[in-house]
Amino acid sequence: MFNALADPNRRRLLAAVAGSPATATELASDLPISRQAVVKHLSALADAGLLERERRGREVRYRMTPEPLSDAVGWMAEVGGQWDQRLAGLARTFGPSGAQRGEMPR
Amino acid sequence: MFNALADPNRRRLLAAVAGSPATATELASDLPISRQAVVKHLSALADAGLLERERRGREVRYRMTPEPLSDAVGWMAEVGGQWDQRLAGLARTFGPSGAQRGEMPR
DNA sequence: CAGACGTGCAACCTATTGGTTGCACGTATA
DNA sequence: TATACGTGCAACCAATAGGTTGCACGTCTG
Repeated sequence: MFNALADPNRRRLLAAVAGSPATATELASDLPISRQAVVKHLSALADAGLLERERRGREVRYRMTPEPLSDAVGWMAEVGGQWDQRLAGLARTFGPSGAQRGEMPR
Repeated sequence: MFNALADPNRRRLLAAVAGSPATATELASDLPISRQAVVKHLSALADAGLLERERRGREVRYRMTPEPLSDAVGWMAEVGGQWDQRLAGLARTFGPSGAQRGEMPR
């Protein structure tokens, strides 16, 4: 998951798809890399659960699924909570490891 | 920064240091990798601004500095805000301070 | 039907990464 | 002073990642 966000191009792609769903070919025209590279990146994001493939006719449209981001925020809040006031507050909303509702950490 | 968190060992190290400051040699004894590998990981975390070196006599103690985590949370809130209710709330607390985003939504 | 277009698959190349080992250097301490 | 201990530096290695190109396949459309 963090691995998926580690690459700058991947973050750009995620931000773009977050704006509005798009296909690999479309996204490739906005980046200085080939379509195949974009496909690989999108696959990585999809493997991390951040994207969802949606076939429509002969094209494949990618849509965002932000749940993993919440998990990541939860982890960061847990790790940094005792050092940062704002992060500490988050630990209540975003529980550790995918807790959906207001589970209390610790 | 996300790159620094991409590696599992690095996340474990950060969590450990978050618990209480420690030296590379200490941390290495808790992991199945060599001290040198730990040093490299700690350097990566330090380069990302997540850790701070603190020399004390002949040893070097690492301490956490969680500011970059807030930036990361800010980025995630911005990207996932329109899709996730909880993330949307964060965008107010953790502004786009320093966090660079790919594109503005349409 | 024929062709254009979007996609999937595979091979391949290079740079980076996570890991190791060996050794030199400075700082405590017996 | 002699020695142990924590650290820094460098070389090295195997695996992975990001990227490319080429081609085959399915699906629209004139």
